[in-house]
Amino acid sequence: MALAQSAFLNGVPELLVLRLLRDREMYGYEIVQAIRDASGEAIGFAEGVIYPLLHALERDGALTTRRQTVNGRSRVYYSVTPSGAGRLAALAAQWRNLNQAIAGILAEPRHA
Amino acid sequence: MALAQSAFLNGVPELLVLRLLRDREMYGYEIVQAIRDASGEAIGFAEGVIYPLLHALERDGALTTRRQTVNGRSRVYYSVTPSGAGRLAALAAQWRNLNQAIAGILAEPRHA
DNA sequence: GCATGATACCTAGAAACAATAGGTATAAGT
DNA sequence: ACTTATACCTATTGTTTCTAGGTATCATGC
Repeated sequence: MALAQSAFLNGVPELLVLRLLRDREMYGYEIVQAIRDASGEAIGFAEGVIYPLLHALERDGALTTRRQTVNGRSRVYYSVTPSGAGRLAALAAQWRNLNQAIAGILAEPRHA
Repeated sequence: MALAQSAFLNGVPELLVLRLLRDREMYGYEIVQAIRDASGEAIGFAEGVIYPLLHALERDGALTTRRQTVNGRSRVYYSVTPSGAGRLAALAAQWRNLNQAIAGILAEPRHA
């Protein structure tokens, strides 16, 4: 039933994760909060969404990892590979394209 | 595997159908083509996506139907109910909100 | 007269994705 | 001692979309 939260979000987690990681390497827990913060609380993906996604992107060669222990807690830092950068570019272009098409339909009073 | 086509589209069919029907009543087959045309071929939902959606929206009271035969072919015209109009308003607002958040993240060089 | 393509409706089954709801473990604060 | 925050993880469920069919009428070309 939870319709409200799930609407429109397909593929968005991947796009945002790649975009954030393009600026600097981050670890999973950090990414979860970064999305919340950067979106002004408008978007909030749970850890159960982000972690599997990071693993999939690593498996696909879009991300690489580096393990580091800080204050007794183990962190897994992710970086975007060249392949991942290409993927980001493609997804961002797709997003803009789709978005423009939708915006057009929402705005126009059809051949009024 | 067909990743490219399915990306980002969650909830979009419903949003577009409601938006198009707000301007004037249309029948299913017409809607399929209207989306294709209005989006400049950027978006193309198959009949298998649109028809079940129309049925669901009718079941939910967002649309009403009127049957008419034209040139020996039976058409089912859909109109937006007040409830459907409210739903459209809510979805459109959600879309704009989400879109703004994403655009912000895509654009900013994070606290550079 | 027959085949093809366009019009117009429909549904069942599969696939993709996100959401939920857990689980483990360390550190810090009360 | 207990709770909260940090930091990782996965299995199951649920929603939605996609694929791939199916039926029938009408118009066109051969």
